[in-house]
Amino acid sequence: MNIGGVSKKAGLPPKTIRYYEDIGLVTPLRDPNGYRSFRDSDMHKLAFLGRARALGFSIEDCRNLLALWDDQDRASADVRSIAKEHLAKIESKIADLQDIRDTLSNLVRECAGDHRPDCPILKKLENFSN
Amino acid sequence: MNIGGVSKKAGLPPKTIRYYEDIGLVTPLRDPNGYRSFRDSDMHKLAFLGRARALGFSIEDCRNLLALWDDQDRASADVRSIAKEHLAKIESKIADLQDIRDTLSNLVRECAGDHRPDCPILKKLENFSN
DNA sequence: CCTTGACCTTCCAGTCACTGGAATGCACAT
DNA sequence: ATGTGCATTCCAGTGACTGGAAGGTCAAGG
Repeated sequence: MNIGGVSKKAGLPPKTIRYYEDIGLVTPLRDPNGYRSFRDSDMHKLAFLGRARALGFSIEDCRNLLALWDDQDRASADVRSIAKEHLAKIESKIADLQDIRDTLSNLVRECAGDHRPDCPILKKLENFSN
Repeated sequence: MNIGGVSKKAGLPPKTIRYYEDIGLVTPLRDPNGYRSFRDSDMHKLAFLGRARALGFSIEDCRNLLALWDDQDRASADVRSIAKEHLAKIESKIADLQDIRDTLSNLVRECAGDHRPDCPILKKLENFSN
């Protein structure tokens, strides 16, 4: 299958797929005309990548996950530890964003939003102490 | 004041401050020896930038906020609308991350994490449908 | 006067994960 | 022969820094 078909099936833009080849995540064959020729296994990998990326795994995480995926003897614990680490990062990111949201929504609530030049948001940003 | 002092006071690395000058967010004076010489107003701007960035405002947001800050005739509503827009982005990001976290923590929970090669996380990534 | 060490300067390159665009080639229908 | 729609490569840009090299400046100590 050509890159266009794979792109549609895997839901990834052709550019992204070429990039994944560049960095060695997939290694499709080549037709005599130079076109990339994707096997089913390439398709599978790309679909896997799309899902893992959608879950926010980094490219390096994905590289490790793919290696484990290919490895028949892997321990389930290896995968679990990557996922758990990632989960921890996500939870701390959520907490950070919630803090930011709270601060910001306080600022917005205190702001009249009228035509007066006096703006509490700028005031707070001026000497906000964390 | 030299860049080192400003760096400590504003809590921003010197590199970042130079970068902010590069992109025109601050324009410190220069001493005869070529060193940057920061006025109080520069310090203020940098501290403002540090706080706004910590709240996740983009550099372009910051540029607009600084312009409004400098503008005595600004309407409070202008600032409020930037902040509200930003708030909306943050809330949708939080929601996205919460979805991801839920999916991921399901995967982790279902995973035995033992020595068996059979791993439900990889299984799900293999044919996960959103 | 010389050296040491802590500052400061500029410039170039790298990060991450793509994305856009140009120039070119291939496949197939009209 | 031409048009359309694929495909290819390569170069450059994104955002917001960050790292490092090569060199200039300054105050203190010997």
